[in-house]
Amino acid sequence: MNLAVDNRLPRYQRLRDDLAARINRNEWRPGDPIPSEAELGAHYGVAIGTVRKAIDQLVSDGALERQQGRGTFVRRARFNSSMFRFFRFQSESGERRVPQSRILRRKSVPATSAVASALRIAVGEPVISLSRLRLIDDVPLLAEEIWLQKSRFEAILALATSEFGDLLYPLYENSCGQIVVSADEILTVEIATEMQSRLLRLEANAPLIMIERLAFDLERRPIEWRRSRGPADRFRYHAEIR
Amino acid sequence: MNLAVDNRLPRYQRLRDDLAARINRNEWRPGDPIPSEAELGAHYGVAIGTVRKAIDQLVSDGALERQQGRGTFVRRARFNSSMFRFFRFQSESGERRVPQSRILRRKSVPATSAVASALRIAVGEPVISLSRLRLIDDVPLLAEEIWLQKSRFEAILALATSEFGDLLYPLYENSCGQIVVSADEILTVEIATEMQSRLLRLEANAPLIMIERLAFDLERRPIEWRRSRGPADRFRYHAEIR
DNA sequence: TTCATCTAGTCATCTATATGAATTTAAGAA
DNA sequence: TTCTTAAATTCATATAGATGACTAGATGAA
Repeated sequence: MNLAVDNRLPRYQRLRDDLAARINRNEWRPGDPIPSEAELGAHYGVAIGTVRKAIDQLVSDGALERQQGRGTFVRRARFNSSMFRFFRFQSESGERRVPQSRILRRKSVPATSAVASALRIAVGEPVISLSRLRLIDDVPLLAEEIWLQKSRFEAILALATSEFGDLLYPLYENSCGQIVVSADEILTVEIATEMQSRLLRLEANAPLIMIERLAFDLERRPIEWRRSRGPADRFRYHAEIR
Repeated sequence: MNLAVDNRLPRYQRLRDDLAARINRNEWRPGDPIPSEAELGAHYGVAIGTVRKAIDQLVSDGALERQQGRGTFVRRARFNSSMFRFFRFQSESGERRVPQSRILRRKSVPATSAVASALRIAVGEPVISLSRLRLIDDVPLLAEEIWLQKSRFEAILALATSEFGDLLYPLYENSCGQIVVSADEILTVEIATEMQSRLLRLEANAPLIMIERLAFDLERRPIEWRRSRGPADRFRYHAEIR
């Protein structure tokens, strides 16, 4: 097996990219072990140290996880505390609870120019548009609009929206094999439109926080674009800068 | 030279911690090269691969930077785009400019319980309290309250506040040898008090964004606590989640 | 002086190997 | 069967050394 692509890049980089592509291509399912370091080394014709360096990167990208003595596994969607990795909108008291999730609308539409430019596809390409309301103790917390490339997320059109569950990223992994590993968010404040204030049960012209998120797979291609809006007075957002 | 501390930890970890402590202790100034990998290996009695693994961590922590062919250097405060690493409050148009900075007040006070608990020191310990206004084109953008451990930041009491410049972290590095490498931020929305609205030239009861930041050194000890408030309608915050 | 070349020092990449730690599997004993 | 033990497998740590790329400084030629 050879690692072509770009011979100017070091081997561990090309190997990392090749493994990333194989994971994205669902050659192994989440939870499955990838071949052992020795096997990969033999297969690609590189030393184990080089394999480890490539795997190191994918581990720190969150795509793989190692277990000493067992093997290296494709990360599976976790339902423990780390599921909040991407949920930074905390409840008023500061503790983090899984908000309920209610899908209001799901449809397949052609990409508008804004959606196309965010997802880096052509205008008019088919995308899946979701509208979702997230609540804690039945009080609306966030109104979300979500856009997905149809070609990658075809599978969620077949599911009943009632079976989506409260978190989308595990659904993306389990049903569509799409792993979100990083995201960019931009936060701004706006004034609620009449429709928004009705949906979130606010008085007219209440200030809203708008969170615009672009989520990437491990090849850093954008796979989801979303806009979440919530009442500013209940807003509490935590970020770590490094 | 030996690496005691905790023999259960791997050598590259103990080496990383020892180097981190030496950097924090200002054994080398920002911009200075640390000894070469070969020298460090000989000095600590470990292989170069182990030295590189320790340095790798400090580089990804932002404490060191490598330059192939030249050496490995203690990171110095940069005045290029990366100075925005910790300045996430963008101007209205989205481009990032260095805001002017005006120190309104500087005094040495005993730590209140809130300050002490944030900085993890005892109540009543002496801290330096700064009050600062940041402006773009002479329009107030942020009002900041900042608390620093006095023992670490003694040096900035000797400086004229007019010589602080527009950014504090370079000042911390150059005058006090304190390097900020990571931070936690919590964002909330509040209503401006009368004093705040006067300071920021807003109408009464205008919504404010409050950014509470705890900044850490490379041994992950808190060294600065600050609260920044700015008009919500000019707010634009960018975060990367990984 | 100016420019090109050489050389030594440094980090970057890569290989090869050895030992330890954690886990799984299989064989064997009760 | 059930439990214990041993072996095999896998990742984790560490060493040693080779080659390449880049930099800075010295040398020498024009």
